[in-house]
Amino acid sequence: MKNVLQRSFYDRDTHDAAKNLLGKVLVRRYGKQLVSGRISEVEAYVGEDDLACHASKGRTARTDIMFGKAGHAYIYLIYGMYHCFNVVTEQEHFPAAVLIRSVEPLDGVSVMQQRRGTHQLNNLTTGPGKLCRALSITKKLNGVDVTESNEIYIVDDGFVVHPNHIATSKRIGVEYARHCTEYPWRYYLKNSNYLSRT
DNA sequence: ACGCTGATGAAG
DNA sequence: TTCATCAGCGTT
Repeated sequence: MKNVLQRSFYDRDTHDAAKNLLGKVLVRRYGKQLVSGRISEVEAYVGEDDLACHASKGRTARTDIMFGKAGHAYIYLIYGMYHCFNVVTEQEHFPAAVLIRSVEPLDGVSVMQQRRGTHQLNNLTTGPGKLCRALSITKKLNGVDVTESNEIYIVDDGFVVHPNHIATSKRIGVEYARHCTEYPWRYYLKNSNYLSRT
């Protein structure tokens, strides 16, 4: 594997890491299969004061990973049926992560189509639950170090994202988070055809 | 607009 | 031990 993002990429301000994850390639290997997608939409979840962040409940069995070292996968089950994939950011003991919300399919499209039960490219991986199903990401990978793993990692393949092409908005699905719902902590590629529905 | 689905954390 | 809630999705 080439140009795998290392811990220093994640061990910094979550918003910087989030914006810089746009355009990078999320790779998932299992057995002989390799599937991947270019990240087009992310959200930042930052600290115990962020009421949308799971860590606002404190350090629990579930959120423990987020308090740990940057570069580890934080994966949870939502609504009983879907997984969400995050990468932990910032210094140890400060809970924060970037949620990967959407990617553009690259390698292994036919496998993803099979797993998702659709052929439409712009519906394969355009949502946090959809991309986890397409890439076969489950809680088995929770806590995995994505800077060391052969099963899941993120690569810089040289794709250039111009700062003008990054847009921001409120985060999706966090209406319960009082004043924190308004934070413009969703980042996406403005001209992408691979975004989750708003 | 709604139902699916089960882990999670808070309440008792 | 129960209960309400939930960083989503597909169908209506």
